[in-house]
Amino acid sequence: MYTGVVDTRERLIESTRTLLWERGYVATSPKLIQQAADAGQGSMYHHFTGKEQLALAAIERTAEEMRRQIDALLDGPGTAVERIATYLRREREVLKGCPIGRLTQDPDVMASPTLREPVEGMFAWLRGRLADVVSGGIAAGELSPGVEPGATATAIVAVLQGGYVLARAAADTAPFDQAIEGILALLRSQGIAR
Amino acid sequence: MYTGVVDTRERLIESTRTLLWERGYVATSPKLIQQAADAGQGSMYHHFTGKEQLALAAIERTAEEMRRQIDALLDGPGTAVERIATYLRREREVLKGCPIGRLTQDPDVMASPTLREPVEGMFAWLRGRLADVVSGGIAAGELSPGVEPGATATAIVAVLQGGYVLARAAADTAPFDQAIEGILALLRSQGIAR
DNA sequence: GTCTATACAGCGATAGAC
DNA sequence: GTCTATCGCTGTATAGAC
Repeated sequence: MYTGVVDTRERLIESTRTLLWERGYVATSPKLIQQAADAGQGSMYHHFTGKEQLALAAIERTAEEMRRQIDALLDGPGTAVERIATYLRREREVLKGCPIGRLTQDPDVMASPTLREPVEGMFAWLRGRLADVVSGGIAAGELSPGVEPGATATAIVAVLQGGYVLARAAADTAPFDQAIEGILALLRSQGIAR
Repeated sequence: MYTGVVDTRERLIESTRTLLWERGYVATSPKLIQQAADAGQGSMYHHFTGKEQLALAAIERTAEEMRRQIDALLDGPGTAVERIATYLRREREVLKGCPIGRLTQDPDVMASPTLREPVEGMFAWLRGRLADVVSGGIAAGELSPGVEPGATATAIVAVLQGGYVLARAAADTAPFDQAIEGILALLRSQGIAR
């Protein structure tokens, strides 16, 4: 249950964020949200038109927060590969999975253009962001010009998302760490000795 | 709806396989299964104790089938990297996602040790199977001895699973293909010229 | 083996009082 | 803004006839 000292509308959004992360959209009922937010039926339907609109607010906030965190890490110091490594290795609640990525497996989210839009936007942004870092690494002479920025960036994001899948399947964070180290080793071998 | 000419029990399992793939476990109701299998309530509860046992039969069959297909591809001709490329590039219903991998995002599947077991087993098997192929490639002098088989194999499986996530997010198979080509390019650069 | 009837809880939303 | 009452529908399963 969300216990921050904030107003009801805020508690509803934060509780929904948590529940979407833990259970996804189909498996999260308005009742569950209300209990977690310590709000009544009336409150929820006063502040939002329904489950979908509330979920949209929650998803958009999660996406915004994630963008800020990723920007901070990728804008940090170090070479391109070092910054990518920092991003991939940052602390995560691995067994809970990615709060945005998991929504791609939810039938009701995928069926709703409204809810799918922020999910699509988040990954399009992330792939582009990482492709720019890879391009920068090539321009700086850190990475071989033979490296294709777009494909490499997409593979990196995929390893991350797939790492969550493997960790959850194993109920163990080890496969996630192993996948990350696997792609980083491959990336490092693309470096140009200087 | 499943329309093969087989008995009711069989139709129930096949319909469940399809629905689990398309909607996952929580979002698949007994009613939906019965309609797809063209079977009544009574039939379903005669052949199976309930939704969970039926899902288990469906998941186990999907996993077995997948193992057979993967074995056939990885046992084929070509170098280690070529066989991995063949496996990664085989035709897939990319936008539907992985029928096993998607279950890791289902709260009820993860909460049930019974249902989680075949999912865990499938990925443990696959990671080991690919690690063996990588090891073979090193032993054959095709890949650099610096390549770590376990981490590399796990990264490959992760790219696949993450590729599905990105494709579904984009409602487009392009990110899947891009991720695959990205990791293959990195893998190929690990080759030892002969 | 398959059918219909029934059960009871939960879902997602609305109504109207306070 | 929040509460309680109510609604029609679905989820999952059981009972008992055929």
